[in-house]
Amino acid sequence: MKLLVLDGNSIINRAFYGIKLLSTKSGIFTNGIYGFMNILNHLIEAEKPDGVCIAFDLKAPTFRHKMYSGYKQGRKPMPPELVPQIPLLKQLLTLYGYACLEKEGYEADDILGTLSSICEKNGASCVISTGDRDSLQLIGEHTAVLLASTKMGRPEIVRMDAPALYEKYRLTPDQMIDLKALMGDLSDKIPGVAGIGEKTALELLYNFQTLDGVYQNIDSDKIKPGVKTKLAAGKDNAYLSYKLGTICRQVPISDDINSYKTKPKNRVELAALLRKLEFFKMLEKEGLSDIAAPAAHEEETAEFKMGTVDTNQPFYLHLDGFSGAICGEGVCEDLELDAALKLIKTAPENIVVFSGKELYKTVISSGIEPAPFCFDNLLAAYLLDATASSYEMPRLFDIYGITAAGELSENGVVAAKGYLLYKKLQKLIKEQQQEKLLYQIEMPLSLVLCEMEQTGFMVDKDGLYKMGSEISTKIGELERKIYDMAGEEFNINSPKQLGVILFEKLNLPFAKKTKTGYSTNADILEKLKPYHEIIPAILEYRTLAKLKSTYCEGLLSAAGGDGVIHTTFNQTETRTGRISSLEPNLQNIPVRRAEGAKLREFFVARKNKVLIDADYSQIELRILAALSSDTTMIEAFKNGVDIHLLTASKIFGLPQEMVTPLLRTRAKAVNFGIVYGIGAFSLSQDTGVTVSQAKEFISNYFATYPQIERYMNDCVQNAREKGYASSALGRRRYLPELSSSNHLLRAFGERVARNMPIQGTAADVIKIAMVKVYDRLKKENIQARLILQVHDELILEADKDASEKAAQILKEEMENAVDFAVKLEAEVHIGKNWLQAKG
DNA sequence: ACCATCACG
DNA sequence: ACGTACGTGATGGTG
Repeated sequence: MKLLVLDGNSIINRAFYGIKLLSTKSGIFTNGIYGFMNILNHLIEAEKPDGVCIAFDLKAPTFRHKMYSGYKQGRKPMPPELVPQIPLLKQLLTLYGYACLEKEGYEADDILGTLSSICEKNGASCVISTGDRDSLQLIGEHTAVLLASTKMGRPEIVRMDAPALYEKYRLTPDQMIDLKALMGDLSDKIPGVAGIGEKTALELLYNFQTLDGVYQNIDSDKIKPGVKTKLAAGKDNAYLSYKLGTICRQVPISDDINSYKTKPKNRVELAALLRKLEFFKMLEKEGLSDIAAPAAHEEETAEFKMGTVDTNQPFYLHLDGFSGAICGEGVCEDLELDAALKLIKTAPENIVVFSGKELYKTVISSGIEPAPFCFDNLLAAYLLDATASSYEMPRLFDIYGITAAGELSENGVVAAKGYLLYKKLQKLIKEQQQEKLLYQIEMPLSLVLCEMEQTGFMVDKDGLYKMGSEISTKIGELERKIYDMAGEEFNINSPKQLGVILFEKLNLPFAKKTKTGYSTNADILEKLKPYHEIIPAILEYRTLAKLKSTYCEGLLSAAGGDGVIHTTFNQTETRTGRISSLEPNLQNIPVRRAEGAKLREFFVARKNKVLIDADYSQIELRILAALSSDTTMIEAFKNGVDIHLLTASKIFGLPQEMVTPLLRTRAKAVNFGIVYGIGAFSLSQDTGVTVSQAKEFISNYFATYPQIERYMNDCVQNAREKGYASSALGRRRYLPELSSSNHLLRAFGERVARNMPIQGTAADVIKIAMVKVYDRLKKENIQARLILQVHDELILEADKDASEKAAQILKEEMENAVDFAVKLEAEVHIGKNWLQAKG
């Protein structure tokens, strides 16, 4: 028999502070519960107990408060987000069949002590888990303590038994009480002996074993006179602290050890609660996914039967390899791939899919002309909540409360649920006025992205290979130089080893700590440049190592035998509406420095073709000007002035001719900062001025562009009221952070509320442009294809003969994607490779 | 699996 | 007193 005993309050607190604020869309905060369950599941797996007991504190005063009025006085109150999580946690644990225990007048610790005594009496083993060191006194023949913590969302546990305790403190479990009696406990307001800390207290106990022993030998010459005075003065407090610090082992709870055995789960209610909390991974792990229960959304269920589906109405198509099913109103029908392809050919406008981008691949490879589908569940779910961590089908069925009833085939069930999900999402998209986003932007875009992925970007493999080997040679030379200057060989790629060399061996200044050691990033190294010649060598080494491993080698391994790289565009990843690129990421190919930009020479057009590159000029600032209706900035863009120069002259109070390049650079940083949501400290870091100067820049900025200040405040206000920030076209990002009691998290939410509308609108705009460019090229039969998007930049590969026309179309459609109060401008260049085409 | 770092817009 | 700009993805090192 084995009991696992937890201090519920202690562990949920640790979990709460260890994990970012999580909440469901209905606004229930769940991060503490989530972290607690992570730790608990981890423990259960490791310990395999027969019973699990979780002890909780109650608000009511305990016997310790009666003994000492100062006990736990003025302790930090529980954060308001955590308070409502406690009853939910208790409910959840009970449904799991675990025993939740609490007793008026006692603390959770006392319940732990009582349970461990019950185990000791019955010869059962007891494992106590808590974050509180007080419980170490409970260690016994059959009792061990697991000290738990949460590190970045991951549970971490240290096992303490009598030998481990002795190793750490050289004390027995009982002596932990004597230790606390002497040194006190700040957080519980247990006084101890004033002036005696852990070191002295340990020394005393090594000599005299117990509190009584210390006072019986108070005249011993092993006690220094100063300590003796303190002991004499603090005797009453010490004995009071001893009593306060002793865990009570006689709390009136059941002493029948069998009553703590884990009971059968309440499956139905457990499933319902897990759904309410949106703990879908746990739901799956417990095998409860199939149990029907109300979800965050109103439940959607219907009866289906196998039969013939009317394909003149919208119907859901589910394909799983070569077989699948379709489902319409009340009817499901199994079909094979061939039949599905026939439907895609004849009635695409009625087909509802999950990820058109994936299906289009099959469609194209089957030689069918791709055409718009009726609805895409994946893209709709992304628009409805862009912050979800994944959009897997079973999870969406859970979130939207989808169940299907009836005698159905395996594929039929999925198709039926897909159909019901479609009905639900379609309604929500309409309610939220996101129809244009879905039908005219995201869905058509999915075909564009599919073709872009398939077309790919050709690279010059020989060129990449040569660049890689040249870099290798240089890296070898630098390595030798660095070892020489360091006086030893070490792994330069290891920040840990490098930190030791720089800040301990070479004693360089500006040693800054990170969580794991010294910080050695480029910012710090840049400051260290004048202090040691090893620094520039390390910086260069880093640059070259990055170019070699991530780019030369990474791209070579991604290129096929034909030298073409096919990236994957993720259309449902970012919280702002941007697309992302992966395996490989073609959106972060170096450009800012010449050494890196050289890589772009190896991104080439195929034979007899050219690359056409167009990028929006200042798109985010233009959008900011338009959204805020700031007359000064709108006017500036109308007149084609240099916006950073203008900003510099305004915020520094100088005529434009007097603005130096340095001042222009600073003004540019302010413009960027505004877009990101700005803080004076960060701006000062970025521009190398003092915080108060940075503050002045910002206030001058808002004086120059007053409508921008108003707009920014409105953004936050709006997001607070609605619970989400939105782009010009109605793309949403929910911001539960805005109602956090943690001021850092709240401030983060406010910055996002200011940034998302700008970044999100820019994403909307370029997506519209992509669809328009694609349509135009197709309609006018121009031999040119989109191959890459990099947030504000589009790249076409075109036949040489078609290049002028294609370039014109690209520029036109990008500039006219939307009609805002500020004109959008795109700069176009043509070249044989990407570097040339950047102009 | 996480961290620090660094590449891009 | 806190710890400090928005959005991504890939890599090598480390526990």
